[in-house]
Amino acid sequence: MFVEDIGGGIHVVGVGGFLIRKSFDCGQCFRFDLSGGADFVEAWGVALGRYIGFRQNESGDELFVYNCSAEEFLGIWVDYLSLDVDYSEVLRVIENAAGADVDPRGVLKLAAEFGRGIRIFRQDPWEALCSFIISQNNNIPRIKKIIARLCERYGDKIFYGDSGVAYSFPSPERLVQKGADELRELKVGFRAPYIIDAAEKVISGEVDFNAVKGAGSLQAAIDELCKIRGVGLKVASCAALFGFGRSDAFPIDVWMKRSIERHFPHGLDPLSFGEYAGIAQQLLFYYERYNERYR
DNA sequence: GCCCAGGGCTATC
DNA sequence: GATAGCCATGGG
Repeated sequence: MFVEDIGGGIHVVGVGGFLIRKSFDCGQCFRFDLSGGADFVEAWGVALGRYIGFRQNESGDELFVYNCSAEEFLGIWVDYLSLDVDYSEVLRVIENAAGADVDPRGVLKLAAEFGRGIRIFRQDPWEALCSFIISQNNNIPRIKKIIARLCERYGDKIFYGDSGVAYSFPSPERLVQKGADELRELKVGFRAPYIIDAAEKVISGEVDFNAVKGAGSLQAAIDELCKIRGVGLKVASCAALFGFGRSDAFPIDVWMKRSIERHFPHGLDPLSFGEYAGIAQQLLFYYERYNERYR
C-alpha cells in the first residue's frame, strides 16, 4: 500500500480490491452517505468520532481520503476498514466451503463475486450495539435517519464545514441522562427503553465489553450482549460481528432467511465457514438484498 | 392505502 | 420448543 499526502487529505494506492460503493452501502454501517459522478463514488460520514470522506474511481484502484493524514490513515483507518485482511483468500475459502449437495446452484460463488470489494468494518462497539438495537423490525433508510437525529441531538459537534456540521455518536452516559421519554421524540418507538437499558448496563458494567471481546466462544459473547432487554440473537450477532470483531458471528435477519430458504434446500451451517462465517453472511445478505435479479 | 422492515417480548399451546 | 400477536414508525 502506498500513501501520500495531498492538500486536505491523502492519496492511497493498493487497497487490495476494497470498494467504498459496496462497503459503505451493504447495511453494516449507517452514518455514511454515498454520492457519485459518472466515473467515481464518494462516501462521507462519521466513524470513531471523526468526520471523514472517501473518493474512489470506478475500478477502485485510486482512493482519496479527505480530512485525514497519512499517519491517521495508517494508524486508524486501515484497521477500521479491515484493509489488513486478505479478502481474496477469504472469498476463496467461502466459495469452496460447501459442496453441490448444500449449494446446488453455486450461490456462494455468485454472492462472493457480486460482493467482491466488501470489507467488514471494525466499528465502535457501543455505536454498533446501539445501531442494531434500533435496526430491529426497521428498514435501512429509516435506521439511518433515526441515527442521524440521535447524533444531531445528543452527539458532540466534531466538524464545521461549508457542507454543514458533523456530530459524534452519543455516549451511553448522555443517553441515560436524557431518558426514554425524550428518546421517543426521535421516533425510535418501542426501542427507546431498549436503548436506555443497554446504556445503563454498559455504564454499570453489568454488560462488560471487555468480556464480550475476550469471550472464549461466540456463544459466550452473544450471551453477554443478550443480558440487555431488546437484544436477542440477531442483534447480538450483528453487534458481535460489526462492533466486536467476531468474524465468526452469523446474524440471520429476514433477508438471510430468504436467502437460505431460496438457495440452500438443506439449510446452511455457519460452522462450515469457520472464522469467516460473518463475511459469508454479509455476502449472502448483500446478494439477496441488492441483486435485482433475485428479487 | 398497504405491506414490510438487518426482531424481540409475552402469552399460550 | 414452537408459534401468534403485538410493539412504533414510515419507506417504497
